[in-house]
Amino acid sequence: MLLRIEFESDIPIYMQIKNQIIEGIALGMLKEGDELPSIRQLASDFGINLHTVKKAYDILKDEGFLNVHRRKGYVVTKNATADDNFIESLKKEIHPILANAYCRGMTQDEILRICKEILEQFKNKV
Amino acid sequence: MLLRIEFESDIPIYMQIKNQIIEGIALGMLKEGDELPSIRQLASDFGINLHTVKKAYDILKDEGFLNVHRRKGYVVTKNATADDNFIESLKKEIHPILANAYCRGMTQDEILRICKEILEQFKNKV
Amino acid sequence: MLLRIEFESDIPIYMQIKNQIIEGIALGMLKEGDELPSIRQLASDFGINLHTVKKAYDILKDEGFLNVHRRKGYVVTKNATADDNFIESLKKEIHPILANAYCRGMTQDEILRICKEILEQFKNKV
Amino acid sequence: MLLRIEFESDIPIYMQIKNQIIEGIALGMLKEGDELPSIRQLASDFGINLHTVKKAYDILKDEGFLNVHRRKGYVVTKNATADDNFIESLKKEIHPILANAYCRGMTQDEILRICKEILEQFKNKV
DNA sequence: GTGGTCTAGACCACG
DNA sequence: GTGGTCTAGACCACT
Repeated sequence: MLLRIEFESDIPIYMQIKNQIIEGIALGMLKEGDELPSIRQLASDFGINLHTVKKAYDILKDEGFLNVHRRKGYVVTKNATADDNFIESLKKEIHPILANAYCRGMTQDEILRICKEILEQFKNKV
Repeated sequence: MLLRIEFESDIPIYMQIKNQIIEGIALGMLKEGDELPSIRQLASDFGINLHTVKKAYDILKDEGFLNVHRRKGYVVTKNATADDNFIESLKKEIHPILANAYCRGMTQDEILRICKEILEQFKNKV
Repeated sequence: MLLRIEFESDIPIYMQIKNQIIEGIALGMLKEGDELPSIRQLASDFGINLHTVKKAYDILKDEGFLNVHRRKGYVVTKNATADDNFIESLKKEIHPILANAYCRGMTQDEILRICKEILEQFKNKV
Repeated sequence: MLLRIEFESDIPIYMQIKNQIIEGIALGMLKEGDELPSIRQLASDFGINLHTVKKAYDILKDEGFLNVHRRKGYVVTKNATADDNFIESLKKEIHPILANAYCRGMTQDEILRICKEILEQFKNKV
């Protein structure tokens, strides 16, 4: 799987890594059990610091997307669940985004179509 | 309209204000032409810094949700549009969020239902 | 509240800080709403690095013992709960410790008495 | 007796081996005089390093749970005692664990019941 | 080789 | 002033 880091983005690097790995899982490019590049490897590949990579990996571990295998390093797992807390935070997170789109004149259908398009990419991939 | 600020959220206060005003417009609680509380007023109501409120208002002005009226202060307007740039950024913003939900085992329908629920609140309100 | 760091201990410094703050809460020395010393303050007080302190604070935040207030910094909260996951990890954690004590000839009563002594210190303090 | 190694645990493998052997003694599955599998044997059974197994065995020997017999290899013994040093370290070890449980709202009785449940498994087994 | 911990020091965002 | 992010580089534990 290929990561792409935008250094000029206002999204922190560790967050870009985190997001892209989750997207990689959603798109089926990363399967349960897959080993990720080592912290140092990824850091040197992108010319970033190993702590930055570690932060991304650790968050993913906390959230249940990764495990640390004592020999293999970080490995894709699937412990993350959509519990009530998550659903709540999900709503809270997309609420302002959808409100913004709606205020700009997009219709409910247009917005839902975009969501659906994105979700279709994930279908049967996880 | 009533604002609610969470000082212990990881979302900056100016962003909370910005989001809630947009949500207020989406929900029909703020109509075109409505005057917002003055920067001083809002800042003192919540015990926050003037700069914080001004930053929120200025962003909303830049995005076309507010206008500055010489006497009335900040006034709700509706110049914000969903141009290609916005659509692009919208997709980029929700992509990782939807991926996360999908990876946690939510189905396409479940996710879309949540989006729809939110959007229904806005219906016929703008 | 006073922290004591043992630099020669094989327990990582961030873990010592984490443990002592939890103990401080258990002993009633830290109450909900109390503000902790700032990361930089604590780091300089003990001559340790601010990242070390931050790591301790961040773990406590993740576990629900602290919140970050945008003006006050890290603040004691009480969101940590003893859910099934915690109970499970608790059992897994003390199992080998109790087994060790038992193998060394301590009786059930002796071991339980020590546990009780410790717990009595916490009574009516949280 | 059967060992179970979790490669994705944050507990080092040598520590898992050490703990499980002590637990085996506490549970009566390992009696004084029993011979443990050879280092080579155990290492190859689990696909782990010889050093890892040896480290676990050596610690157990240092603590008085094992003896090295010239022909039989590592043999269970019962020289480990609960001296003051041990009691002290025991208290220090469980103190933060019990504090954590208490802070999460568990009562003294609930916590003691869990300890007792564990200890009951060991009863009349050593 | 892997990750885990810690340091020293920088710049930025926020309020 | 607060915390958040990132860097560069060190040493250690584990396997």
